Amino acid sequence: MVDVKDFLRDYAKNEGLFKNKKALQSNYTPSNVPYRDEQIGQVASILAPSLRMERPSNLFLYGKTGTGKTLVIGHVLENILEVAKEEGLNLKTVYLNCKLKRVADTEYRLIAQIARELGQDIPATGLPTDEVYKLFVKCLEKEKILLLLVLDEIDEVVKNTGDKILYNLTRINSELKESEISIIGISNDLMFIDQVDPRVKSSLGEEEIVFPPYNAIQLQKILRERAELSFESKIIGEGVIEKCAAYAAKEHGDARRALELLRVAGELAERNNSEQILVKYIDNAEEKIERDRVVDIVSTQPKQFKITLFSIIQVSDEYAKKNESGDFYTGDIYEVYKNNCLSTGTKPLTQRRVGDIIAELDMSGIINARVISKGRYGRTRRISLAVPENIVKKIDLMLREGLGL
DNA sequence: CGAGATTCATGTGAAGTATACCTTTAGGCTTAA
DNA sequence: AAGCCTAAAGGTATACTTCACATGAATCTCGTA
Repeated sequence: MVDVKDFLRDYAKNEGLFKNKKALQSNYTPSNVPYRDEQIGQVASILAPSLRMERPSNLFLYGKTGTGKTLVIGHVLENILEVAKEEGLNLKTVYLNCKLKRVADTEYRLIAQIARELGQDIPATGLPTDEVYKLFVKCLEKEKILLLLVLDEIDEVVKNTGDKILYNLTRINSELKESEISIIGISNDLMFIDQVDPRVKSSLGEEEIVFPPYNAIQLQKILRERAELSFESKIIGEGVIEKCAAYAAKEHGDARRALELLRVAGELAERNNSEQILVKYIDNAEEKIERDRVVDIVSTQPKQFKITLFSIIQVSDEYAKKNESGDFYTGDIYEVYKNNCLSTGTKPLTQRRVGDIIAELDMSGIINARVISKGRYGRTRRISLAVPENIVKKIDLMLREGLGL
């Protein structure tokens, strides 16, 4: 039997591999953003008028995940805020990720959340939406403010609820007498702006900046820079940086992923009492990241979604056991779903709703569900799990426990 | 044999309902002058 | 009379249901070669 106290004493005594883990965490803003000088310059010059208390143009940033959009905006805003503080300007920034479920995924919730960030108390439901707008406006008019509003992953809200929000937001300036507001939209979807109302498009996209993906060489440089902050140089094994960069370059140059790989690899090395981060830990890190991501998505899912997902796993498992062709459809899932509701004592939803839930699970990337026509045999969704076998087992257990099955 | 009609299972949109929560309003009670 | 509390009335957002119509290719039908 291992003495826990001994282990903990040991742990405390050892320094661990990390010198400073923060530099590899996703919310870290480095003082130096490599390969984005051009974009930083553009953003800065577009937003600079705010320091004369003039409203900057609305701004739109495009680029795949991990191309530094959020980072660049954060970096520039941080600097602007510092200068504004020196100058005593009443400049405020609000950053909001529109993808967050149950926080900012409808018009009401989005506006309410912005107002909350500004210190206005808004109930979760009950108010008319235009009342929330009024509160928001009132909150801005309390004193002369220039608000820079960053809406990250803005395409998500528009996909779900239409572009009315954007129209209202761009219009809000005309209602403001004292204060002004600039909107900075961030989107991963390059096609996004073509889908919105032309009026919104012209006012929102006054300025546009595209962020190209990083290539493998650039990723390596970025990794080295951060690694230097996080580790002593000899801790990183041969070829580790290169491999991280290569992995991430495959995924459309996602720097966030590259950094996460390195961090998790470091944590795994540490846990294994290794003196060095070796290439093999990166493979493990890859898997762990994916597992954590999926576990995180599944665990924050509402109950009905969990039951639905559990049913999908069950059906998929059945087919695998029988060794039949693995195709299954909405109807199959619904039958199993109803049984699962019965055994968990939950009131089953209608098939209409479960169909929507399946579509949403597809959106979250945990399953694949494509609408197909089976000709004579109708039209439905062909469903499959989008997660590797070992992770499926894990979420299966998780769900069983969570649902009491 | 092939063009067009048929068919199936469920996708999908619109409208309605239940629930939980909000503000307003009116009445009743208390309090202080 | 003014102030405060409470409960009812009237309103909303959201998640879900109900209803009704839309879909799209495999299959069927039937006229033609």
